[in-house]
Amino acid sequence: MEREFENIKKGPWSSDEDEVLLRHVTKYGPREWSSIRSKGLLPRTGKSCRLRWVNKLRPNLKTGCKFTAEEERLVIELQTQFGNKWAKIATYLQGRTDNDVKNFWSSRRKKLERMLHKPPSSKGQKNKGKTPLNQVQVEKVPPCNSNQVEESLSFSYPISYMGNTEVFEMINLPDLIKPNYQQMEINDYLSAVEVEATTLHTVPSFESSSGYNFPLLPDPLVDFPLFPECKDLVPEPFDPNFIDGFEQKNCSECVCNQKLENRLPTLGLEGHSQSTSSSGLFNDFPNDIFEYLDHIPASSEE
DNA sequence: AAGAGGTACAACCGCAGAATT
DNA sequence: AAATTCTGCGGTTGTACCTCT
Repeated sequence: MEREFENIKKGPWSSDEDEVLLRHVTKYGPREWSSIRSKGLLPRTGKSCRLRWVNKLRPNLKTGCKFTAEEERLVIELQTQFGNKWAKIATYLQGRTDNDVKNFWSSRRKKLERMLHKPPSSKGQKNKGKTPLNQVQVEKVPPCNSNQVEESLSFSYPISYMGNTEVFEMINLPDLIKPNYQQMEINDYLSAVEVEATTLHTVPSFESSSGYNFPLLPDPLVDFPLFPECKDLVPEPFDPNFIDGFEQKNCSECVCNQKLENRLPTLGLEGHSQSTSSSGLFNDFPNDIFEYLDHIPASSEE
Protein backbone atom coordinates (compact mmCIF):
# COMPACT_ATOMS: atom_id res chain seq x y z
CA MET A 1 0.00 0.00 0.00
CA GLU A 2 1.48 3.31 -1.06
CA ARG A 3 1.29 6.08 1.43
CA GLU A 4 -0.26 9.46 1.00
CA PHE A 5 1.84 12.46 1.90
CA GLU A 6 0.49 14.11 5.01
CA ASN A 7 2.26 17.41 4.54
CA ILE A 8 1.52 19.26 1.38
CA LYS A 9 4.46 20.96 -0.17
CA LYS A 10 4.06 24.40 -1.68
CA GLY A 11 6.29 26.77 -3.52
CA PRO A 12 8.73 26.33 -6.38
CA TRP A 13 9.13 22.97 -8.01
CA SER A 14 12.44 21.16 -8.05
CA SER A 15 13.72 19.38 -11.14
CA ASP A 16 13.28 16.07 -9.32
CA GLU A 17 9.63 16.82 -8.76
CA ASP A 18 9.24 17.79 -12.38
CA GLU A 19 10.75 14.50 -13.37
CA VAL A 20 8.31 12.55 -11.22
CA LEU A 21 5.43 14.52 -12.63
CA LEU A 22 6.60 13.98 -16.17
CA ARG A 23 6.90 10.24 -15.58
CA HIS A 24 3.34 10.17 -14.28
CA VAL A 25 2.01 12.07 -17.28
CA THR A 26 3.95 9.89 -19.68
CA LYS A 27 2.47 6.81 -18.08
CA TYR A 28 -1.11 7.89 -17.41
CA GLY A 29 -1.59 11.00 -19.50
CA PRO A 30 -2.40 14.47 -18.21
CA ARG A 31 -5.13 13.44 -15.78
CA GLU A 32 -5.67 11.79 -12.39
CA TRP A 33 -3.69 14.56 -10.79
CA SER A 34 -4.88 13.73 -7.31
CA SER A 35 -3.52 10.23 -7.57
CA ILE A 36 0.00 11.62 -7.74
CA ARG A 37 -0.28 12.51 -4.09
CA SER A 38 -2.44 9.59 -3.05
CA LYS A 39 0.08 7.21 -4.56
CA GLY A 40 2.80 8.93 -2.58
CA LEU A 41 4.68 10.11 -5.63
CA LEU A 42 4.77 13.78 -4.68
CA PRO A 43 3.69 15.80 -1.66
CA ARG A 44 1.74 18.12 -3.94
CA THR A 45 -1.97 18.63 -4.43
CA GLY A 46 -3.53 17.52 -7.68
CA LYS A 47 -4.19 21.11 -8.53
CA SER A 48 -0.59 22.04 -8.05
CA CYS A 49 0.54 19.15 -10.25
CA ARG A 50 -1.88 20.02 -12.98
CA LEU A 51 -0.84 23.65 -12.90
CA ARG A 52 2.81 22.75 -13.12
CA TRP A 53 2.19 20.53 -16.09
CA VAL A 54 -0.04 22.95 -17.92
CA ASN A 55 2.14 25.99 -17.38
CA LYS A 56 5.65 24.61 -17.47
CA LEU A 57 6.05 21.00 -18.47
CA ARG A 58 3.65 20.62 -21.34
CA PRO A 59 5.45 20.13 -24.64
CA ASN A 60 5.70 22.94 -27.20
CA LEU A 61 5.46 25.73 -24.71
CA LYS A 62 7.15 28.99 -25.56
CA THR A 63 9.02 29.60 -22.38
CA GLY A 64 11.32 32.48 -21.73
CA CYS A 65 10.45 34.59 -24.71
CA LYS A 66 8.42 37.71 -24.75
CA PHE A 67 5.18 38.15 -26.59
CA THR A 68 5.84 39.23 -30.15
CA ALA A 69 4.11 42.24 -31.62
CA GLU A 70 1.81 39.89 -33.48
CA GLU A 71 0.92 37.94 -30.34
CA GLU A 72 0.32 41.17 -28.54
CA ARG A 73 -1.99 42.36 -31.26
CA LEU A 74 -3.86 39.08 -31.16
CA VAL A 75 -4.29 39.16 -27.40
CA ILE A 76 -5.70 42.67 -27.56
CA GLU A 77 -8.07 41.67 -30.29
CA LEU A 78 -9.21 38.50 -28.54
CA GLN A 79 -9.56 40.18 -25.17
CA THR A 80 -11.83 42.71 -26.79
CA GLN A 81 -13.84 39.90 -28.23
CA PHE A 82 -13.96 37.44 -25.33
CA GLY A 83 -13.18 39.50 -22.26
CA ASN A 84 -10.94 37.96 -19.60
CA LYS A 85 -11.35 34.45 -20.93
CA TRP A 86 -7.66 33.73 -20.74
CA ALA A 87 -7.93 30.04 -21.35
CA LYS A 88 -9.92 30.66 -24.49
CA ILE A 89 -7.57 33.37 -25.68
CA ALA A 90 -4.60 31.12 -25.03
CA THR A 91 -5.98 28.54 -27.42
CA TYR A 92 -5.41 31.02 -30.24
CA LEU A 93 -1.77 31.49 -29.29
CA GLN A 94 0.40 28.51 -29.94
CA GLY A 95 2.69 27.69 -27.07
CA ARG A 96 1.14 30.18 -24.68
CA THR A 97 -0.80 29.27 -21.56
CA ASP A 98 -3.71 31.06 -20.00
CA ASN A 99 -1.32 32.06 -17.24
CA ASP A 100 1.03 33.59 -19.79
CA VAL A 101 -1.75 35.60 -21.36
CA LYS A 102 -3.11 36.63 -18.00
CA ASN A 103 0.31 37.74 -16.78
CA PHE A 104 0.99 39.56 -19.98
CA TRP A 105 -2.29 41.37 -19.76
CA SER A 106 -2.06 42.33 -16.14
CA SER A 107 1.48 43.64 -16.39
CA ARG A 108 0.42 45.63 -19.39
CA ARG A 109 -2.54 46.93 -17.48
CA LYS A 110 -0.44 47.81 -14.45
CA LYS A 111 1.93 49.64 -16.69
CA LEU A 112 -0.88 51.74 -18.04
CA GLU A 113 -2.38 52.37 -14.65
CA ARG A 114 0.97 53.45 -13.31
CA MET A 115 1.37 55.77 -16.22
CA LEU A 116 -1.94 57.39 -15.47
CA HIS A 117 -1.68 57.41 -11.68
CA LYS A 118 1.93 58.18 -11.13
CA PRO A 119 2.50 61.62 -9.68
CA PRO A 120 5.01 63.62 -11.63
CA SER A 121 8.58 63.64 -10.54
CA SER A 122 9.59 66.91 -9.05
CA LYS A 123 12.46 67.79 -11.34
CA GLY A 124 11.63 65.74 -14.37
CA GLN A 125 14.59 63.51 -13.59
CA LYS A 126 12.90 60.52 -15.12
CA ASN A 127 13.21 62.16 -18.48
CA LYS A 128 16.95 62.16 -18.36
CA GLY A 129 18.40 60.31 -21.24
CA LYS A 130 15.02 59.45 -22.61
CA THR A 131 13.64 59.98 -26.04
CA PRO A 132 12.54 63.51 -26.76
CA LEU A 133 8.87 64.25 -26.50
CA ASN A 134 6.72 62.46 -29.01
CA GLN A 135 9.60 61.14 -30.95
CA VAL A 136 8.74 57.99 -32.71
CA GLN A 137 11.32 55.33 -32.36
CA VAL A 138 11.82 51.87 -33.66
CA GLU A 139 12.35 49.27 -31.04
CA LYS A 140 13.98 45.96 -31.82
CA VAL A 141 12.11 43.13 -30.23
CA PRO A 142 13.91 39.82 -29.93
CA PRO A 143 11.89 37.38 -31.98
CA CYS A 144 10.73 34.05 -30.74
CA ASN A 145 12.10 30.93 -32.35
CA SER A 146 13.28 32.79 -35.33
CA ASN A 147 16.26 34.63 -36.66
CA GLN A 148 14.24 37.33 -38.20
CA VAL A 149 14.33 40.69 -36.60
CA GLU A 150 10.96 41.98 -35.67
CA GLU A 151 10.36 45.62 -35.39
CA SER A 152 7.76 47.28 -33.35
CA LEU A 153 7.06 50.91 -33.07
CA SER A 154 6.97 52.89 -29.93
CA PHE A 155 6.50 56.50 -29.14
CA SER A 156 6.71 58.82 -26.24
CA TYR A 157 3.67 60.44 -24.83
CA PRO A 158 3.82 63.51 -22.64
CA ILE A 159 1.39 64.29 -19.88
CA SER A 160 1.82 67.41 -17.87
CA TYR A 161 0.52 68.04 -14.43
CA MET A 162 0.83 71.31 -12.62
CA GLY A 163 3.51 72.41 -14.97
CA ASN A 164 5.66 69.29 -14.67
CA THR A 165 5.90 67.18 -17.74
CA GLU A 166 6.25 63.43 -17.60
CA VAL A 167 7.20 61.50 -20.65
CA PHE A 168 5.64 58.10 -20.93
CA GLU A 169 6.89 55.68 -23.45
CA MET A 170 4.18 53.73 -25.13
CA ILE A 171 5.74 50.59 -26.38
CA ASN A 172 4.37 49.05 -29.54
CA LEU A 173 1.61 50.46 -31.63
CA PRO A 174 -0.98 48.11 -30.15
CA ASP A 175 -0.44 49.93 -26.91
CA LEU A 176 -2.14 52.96 -28.28
CA ILE A 177 -5.16 53.77 -26.27
CA LYS A 178 -8.59 53.83 -27.72
CA PRO A 179 -10.72 55.54 -25.12
CA ASN A 180 -14.46 55.40 -24.91
CA TYR A 181 -15.44 58.98 -25.13
CA GLN A 182 -19.04 58.45 -24.20
CA GLN A 183 -18.59 57.17 -20.66
CA MET A 184 -16.35 60.05 -19.83
CA GLU A 185 -17.61 63.49 -19.43
CA ILE A 186 -15.91 65.33 -22.16
CA ASN A 187 -14.18 67.54 -19.67
CA ASP A 188 -12.65 64.52 -17.98
CA TYR A 189 -11.33 63.58 -21.30
CA LEU A 190 -7.92 62.15 -21.61
CA SER A 191 -6.88 61.51 -25.11
CA ALA A 192 -4.29 59.20 -26.40
CA VAL A 193 -3.07 60.84 -29.48
CA GLU A 194 -2.42 59.04 -32.64
CA VAL A 195 1.03 59.72 -33.91
CA GLU A 196 2.10 58.90 -37.38
CA ALA A 197 4.61 56.19 -37.02
CA THR A 198 6.84 57.35 -39.75
CA THR A 199 7.10 60.99 -38.85
CA LEU A 200 8.02 63.03 -35.87
CA HIS A 201 5.47 65.24 -34.27
CA THR A 202 5.04 67.59 -31.46
CA VAL A 203 1.72 66.90 -29.84
CA PRO A 204 0.13 70.14 -28.79
CA SER A 205 -1.65 70.28 -25.50
CA PHE A 206 -3.95 72.48 -23.54
CA GLU A 207 -3.88 73.00 -19.84
CA SER A 208 -7.11 72.25 -18.06
CA SER A 209 -8.25 74.09 -15.00
CA SER A 210 -7.30 71.09 -12.88
CA GLY A 211 -3.74 71.40 -13.99
CA TYR A 212 -3.59 68.57 -16.49
CA ASN A 213 -2.23 69.25 -19.89
CA PHE A 214 -4.24 67.18 -22.26
CA PRO A 215 -2.98 66.49 -25.70
CA LEU A 216 -5.13 67.79 -28.46
CA LEU A 217 -6.86 65.57 -30.91
CA PRO A 218 -4.96 64.56 -33.96
CA ASP A 219 -4.87 67.05 -36.73
CA PRO A 220 -6.02 65.17 -39.80
CA LEU A 221 -3.70 67.07 -42.04
CA VAL A 222 -0.73 66.56 -39.81
CA ASP A 223 -1.43 63.18 -38.35
CA PHE A 224 -3.02 61.68 -41.40
CA PRO A 225 -1.33 63.59 -44.17
CA LEU A 226 -2.24 60.96 -46.69
CA PHE A 227 -5.93 61.42 -46.09
CA PRO A 228 -6.72 65.11 -46.39
CA GLU A 229 -10.24 64.23 -47.44
CA CYS A 230 -10.90 63.25 -43.84
CA LYS A 231 -10.19 66.71 -42.55
CA ASP A 232 -13.83 67.64 -42.12
CA LEU A 233 -14.51 64.49 -40.15
CA VAL A 234 -12.40 65.68 -37.30
CA PRO A 235 -14.18 68.36 -35.34
CA GLU A 236 -12.64 71.08 -33.30
CA PRO A 237 -10.77 69.82 -30.27
CA PHE A 238 -13.00 69.24 -27.26
CA ASP A 239 -16.17 69.55 -29.17
CA PRO A 240 -18.38 67.37 -26.94
CA ASN A 241 -19.92 65.82 -29.98
CA PHE A 242 -16.77 65.40 -31.88
CA ILE A 243 -16.83 61.65 -31.98
CA ASP A 244 -20.29 61.71 -33.46
CA GLY A 245 -18.74 63.27 -36.48
CA PHE A 246 -17.37 59.87 -37.26
CA GLU A 247 -20.72 58.26 -36.96
CA GLN A 248 -22.95 60.75 -38.64
CA LYS A 249 -20.98 60.91 -41.81
CA ASN A 250 -20.95 58.02 -44.10
CA CYS A 251 -17.29 57.34 -44.12
CA SER A 252 -17.33 53.81 -45.37
CA GLU A 253 -15.42 54.77 -48.45
CA CYS A 254 -13.03 56.85 -46.47
CA VAL A 255 -9.93 55.06 -45.37
CA CYS A 256 -9.54 57.49 -42.55
CA ASN A 257 -12.15 55.74 -40.46
CA GLN A 258 -10.58 52.42 -41.12
CA LYS A 259 -7.24 53.88 -40.32
CA LEU A 260 -8.39 55.22 -37.02
CA GLU A 261 -9.94 51.93 -36.14
CA ASN A 262 -6.89 49.98 -37.03
CA ARG A 263 -4.43 52.29 -35.46
CA LEU A 264 -6.21 52.72 -32.17
CA PRO A 265 -6.72 49.21 -30.88
CA THR A 266 -8.54 48.80 -27.64
CA LEU A 267 -6.85 47.94 -24.43
CA GLY A 268 -9.90 45.89 -23.76
CA LEU A 269 -9.66 46.43 -20.05
CA GLU A 270 -13.37 46.14 -19.67
CA GLY A 271 -14.09 43.70 -22.13
CA HIS A 272 -16.26 43.24 -25.02
CA SER A 273 -16.83 46.10 -27.33
CA GLN A 274 -15.07 46.10 -30.62
CA SER A 275 -16.58 49.29 -31.69
CA THR A 276 -14.66 52.46 -32.11
CA SER A 277 -17.87 54.40 -32.03
CA SER A 278 -18.71 56.79 -29.28
CA SER A 279 -20.76 54.10 -27.62
CA GLY A 280 -17.78 51.94 -27.06
CA LEU A 281 -14.67 53.93 -26.80
CA PHE A 282 -14.25 54.59 -23.11
CA ASN A 283 -15.56 51.18 -22.22
CA ASP A 284 -12.06 50.15 -22.97
CA PHE A 285 -10.86 51.49 -19.68
CA PRO A 286 -11.75 50.08 -16.31
CA ASN A 287 -14.00 52.46 -14.47
CA ASP A 288 -11.52 53.10 -11.74
CA ILE A 289 -8.66 53.90 -14.01
CA PHE A 290 -9.61 57.52 -14.21
CA GLU A 291 -10.59 57.96 -10.61
CA TYR A 292 -7.49 59.92 -9.97
CA LEU A 293 -8.56 62.56 -12.39
CA ASP A 294 -9.98 65.67 -10.88
CA HIS A 295 -13.24 66.67 -12.28
CA ILE A 296 -12.47 69.35 -14.76
CA PRO A 297 -15.23 71.89 -14.74
CA ALA A 298 -16.98 72.45 -18.00
CA SER A 299 -16.35 75.74 -19.61
CA SER A 300 -19.72 76.95 -18.37
CA GLU A 301 -18.71 76.15 -14.81
CA GLU A 302 -15.51 78.10 -14.99
C1' DA B 1 28.11 49.72 -5.49
C1' DA B 2 23.84 49.86 -3.29
C1' DG B 3 19.14 50.73 -2.77
C1' DA B 4 14.61 51.60 -4.78
C1' DG B 5 11.32 50.79 -7.92
C1' DG B 6 9.54 48.26 -11.85
C1' DT B 7 8.67 43.98 -14.41
C1' DA B 8 7.90 39.24 -15.44
C1' DC B 9 6.58 35.08 -14.04
C1' DA B 10 5.50 31.06 -11.06
C1' DA B 11 2.37 29.42 -8.04
C1' DC B 12 -1.45 29.72 -4.72
C1' DC B 13 -6.39 30.49 -3.62
C1' DG B 14 -11.29 30.42 -4.08
C1' DC B 15 -14.93 29.30 -6.78
C1' DA B 16 -17.81 26.89 -10.14
C1' DG B 17 -19.14 23.23 -13.00
C1' DA B 18 -18.52 18.41 -14.33
C1' DA B 19 -17.91 13.82 -13.11
C1' DT B 20 -18.18 10.18 -9.97
C1' DT B 21 -19.79 7.63 -6.00
C1' DA C 1 -30.85 12.95 -5.76
C1' DA C 2 -27.28 14.29 -2.76
C1' DA C 3 -22.61 14.31 -1.45
C1' DT C 4 -18.03 14.14 -2.69
C1' DT C 5 -14.16 14.55 -5.65
C1' DC C 6 -11.93 16.25 -9.64
C1' DT C 7 -10.82 19.63 -12.97
C1' DG C 8 -10.40 24.08 -14.88
C1' DC C 9 -10.56 29.01 -14.62
C1' DG C 10 -9.66 33.77 -13.21
C1' DG C 11 -7.79 36.70 -9.63
C1' DT C 12 -4.10 37.55 -6.71
C1' DT C 13 0.32 37.32 -4.44
C1' DG C 14 5.22 36.52 -3.74
C1' DT C 15 9.64 36.89 -5.44
C1' DA C 16 13.63 36.87 -8.45
C1' DC C 17 15.58 39.60 -11.67
C1' DC C 18 16.41 43.92 -14.08
C1' DT C 19 16.98 48.87 -14.59
C1' DC C 20 17.59 53.25 -12.97
C1' DT C 21 19.34 56.71 -9.90
